[in-house]
This record gives sequence, structure tokens and C-alpha cells, in this order.
Amino acid sequence: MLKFDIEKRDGLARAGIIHTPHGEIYTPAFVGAATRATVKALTMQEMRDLGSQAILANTYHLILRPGTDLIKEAGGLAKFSSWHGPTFTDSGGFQIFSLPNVKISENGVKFKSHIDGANFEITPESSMQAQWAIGSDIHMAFDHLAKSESRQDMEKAMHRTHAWLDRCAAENEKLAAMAHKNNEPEQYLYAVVQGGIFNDLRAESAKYCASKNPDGFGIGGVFTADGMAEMLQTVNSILPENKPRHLLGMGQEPIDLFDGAENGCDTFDCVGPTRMARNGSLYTLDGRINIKNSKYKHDFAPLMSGCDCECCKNYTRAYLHHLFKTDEITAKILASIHNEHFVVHTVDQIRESILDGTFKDYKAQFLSRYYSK
RNA sequence: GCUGGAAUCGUCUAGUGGCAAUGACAAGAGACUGUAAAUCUCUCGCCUUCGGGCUUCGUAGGUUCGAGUCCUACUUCCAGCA
Repeated sequence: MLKFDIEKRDGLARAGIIHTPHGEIYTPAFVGAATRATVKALTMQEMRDLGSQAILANTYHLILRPGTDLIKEAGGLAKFSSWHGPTFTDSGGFQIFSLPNVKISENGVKFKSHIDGANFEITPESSMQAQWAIGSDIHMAFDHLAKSESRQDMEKAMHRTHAWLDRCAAENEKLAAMAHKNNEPEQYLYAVVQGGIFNDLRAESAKYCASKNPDGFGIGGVFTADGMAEMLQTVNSILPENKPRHLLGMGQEPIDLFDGAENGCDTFDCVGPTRMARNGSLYTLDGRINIKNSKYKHDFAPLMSGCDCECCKNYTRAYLHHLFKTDEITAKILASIHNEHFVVHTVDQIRESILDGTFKDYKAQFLSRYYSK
């Protein structure tokens, strides 16, 4: 069983430590989205330097390229990517939602590869096998995200997710036994809570997931901050408190991180910070700015004063503006360093504030400034 | 000097009788939440009560119901010949 220590609580919020075979994660923590075994535009050394504790890769993408066997041959995701720290994998379930032309059945999901059109299928069993081959520390159960927000679809997706969870757990048990026999490091399974915007379904899903006694929990299918805090309150009041909870995919907006942590989530991942960085939308304590705007052409101040990331310590807004306008690769690198640092650091600060009992003040002060515009 | 060719939005460009005029770039702005995203969307002559109105394709005339498109002259540029 995955070891998780809680150091301090504040209502549903908690500060803790997840102990993985590749090291500790001090929570709450922001996990970098490394979909294809890389955080776009950043090296793993840069990720370490900016303070990232863990990364999350995507099973779907790694199955397609380079193939999970190759990652196993390389010695696993951490070694392959030179990350050397704790790793998560997403199951591929999200792609059911995000890709066109997927055929979903009780057995699993059939896709055509978006790369070469090859037919391709993920089942709960194959997702588990793939994640074990990838060798991430923490796996997500293969779940089903509804394509619409209708109650009927949500309910159906939730029930399917539960049925698949049973199969994921069974397969995981086999694979764990095999690994144990071969003296290989442990890998852990998170069940994923679904139920969409319907809190009674969320409650039902949380109970079901908890009953399966997984190592932790993912909370999935969240696409908007509307009602999220209340939903998390419902879910995290039901989930056993001695196991870690990962809020899947949320964290582009700082308020999501605060609301998530406040309501009992321990880790987060989100593609938003790096995607927005590549597109020139950069975080500051006073809100996001678009560095491509002409008003920054002559702005020789650092992107965000007081920020101690490599970008802010060394470069000006005018320089970043120039790099973006001339489409230099360095623009995306520096911007990604900053944005990733910003969210990682913000969640680290949330952790500190929980530890010293100042979370509520920190949240109020941060959000009123960030969203003051 | 002669003979050809060319002049269209900041730039390059489409356009051969119905056109406020094509595409690209540049410029201006917006979006982005378990990444088919170094992507996508909008604006880009002037004015607008969003119906439309006005002024445009080197300059000046002309033909025509109608001209960026045809004709004449001029200006500038390019090529060849002197």
C-alpha cells in the first residue's frame, strides 16, 4: 500500500507526504504534465531547477509512440526520461473524451491512431499492463468520461467507470504479484471518481471507489471551476482521509488550486501552464498577461518582480516580448519555466500556509490580488 | 535614345469587363484546465444608428450601363539593344 503521511490538517485541507519508490512528494503539490514523457519545452533538469516534485505522463500517447515495451526496455519512465523522481501516468481514459471517432463498448475503447490511422484498443486490462510497463509509480484506473453533461450520460459513464475499476483492480493485483515475485519496485493504483456536475453521483462514485480500497484517488471529469469546490467537499468528505487524492487536469487558474487544496486534494496536474506559456499568456501575481501585447515592447521590468525563477531573475518583459514576436524557441522555454514555476511555487506556498495555519489568509490575499482586474 | 515588360492594403502577391478587390507575411487583440495545441479564433482602406455609406489598384484623360482589368498620354522601375 502506498504510504501517505498527513502532517497537518485545516478542515478538509491537509499537508502531507506521499512516499513513492522514486522519492517523496510533499503535498499539496503540482505535478508537471509530461504527456509524452516530456514537459513541453522544458528539460527534466529545468523541471528540477524550478522545483517540480513529480511528473505525469499519458498512457495513450506512450502506447502510440514509442510503445510501452520500449519504455520498459529503457528501465521505465523515470530512467527513460531522466526524471528520476516520482511519476504518475494517466490511463488514457481522457482520450475517450477528447478524441473524435472513438468506439466505446463495455469491453473498452477502440480508436484509430491519430498518427497513422492504425486500429487500436484500450481496455481496463491493457491500460494497467501498459502503465506497469511504463513503470510509473502511480497509475490511474481506466475511466470513462462522458461526452455530454446530461445526467443520463454522466450516470452511464460513472457506472462504466466503476465496472472498469473492478477490472483494473483485478489486473493490477495480478501485475503487482508478478512484480513482487520478480523483486521489482511497487506501483500503485488510484481509482478515479466520476459523476460530473451531479453531486449525488459524485457521492455514489466516491463511495464505490473507496470500497475498492485503492492506493489513492483521482478525481476526474472536472472541466470548470463552477461548483467544483462543493463537489470536492462532497467527494473528499467520503473518501478515506488517509489516502492521497489527485485532482485530474485542473490547475490552469490559481483559484482551482486553492479551492482544490482547501477541499482536500493533495496533488494536481494541468497542461494549462505550459500550453499558455507557449502561447504567450504568462502568470503574474496580478493576473495573467499576454506578453505579445505591444504595451510590453519597452517594458524593461522583470516579468514578475519577486519571482525567483530563471526567467524572472535574468530577463525583462521587453526581451520576452521580442523573443515571442520573433518566434524564437527560447521564448517558449523561458515562458514555460516561469509558468510552471509559478504554479509549482503557488502550490508549495499553499502547503506552507497549511503547515503554519495561515492558509485562509494566504488564499484571500493571493486571490484578491490575482483577480483584482 | 529605341524595343519589350511592370506599377494592386506596411511587404510580397491574386485578379484580364460586374470587385472594397485573393492569398501569405507583418501588425493589433482574444482564447486555451487528466495536451492530435510551438495551436486556434477574430480584426486588419475610411465612416457607420451594422441596414449600409464613402474613397480606392502609379498620374491624367478616354471607351463602356459598368474599368484594377480595354485605349491614349505621362511618370517611375526592370530587361535587352544602342
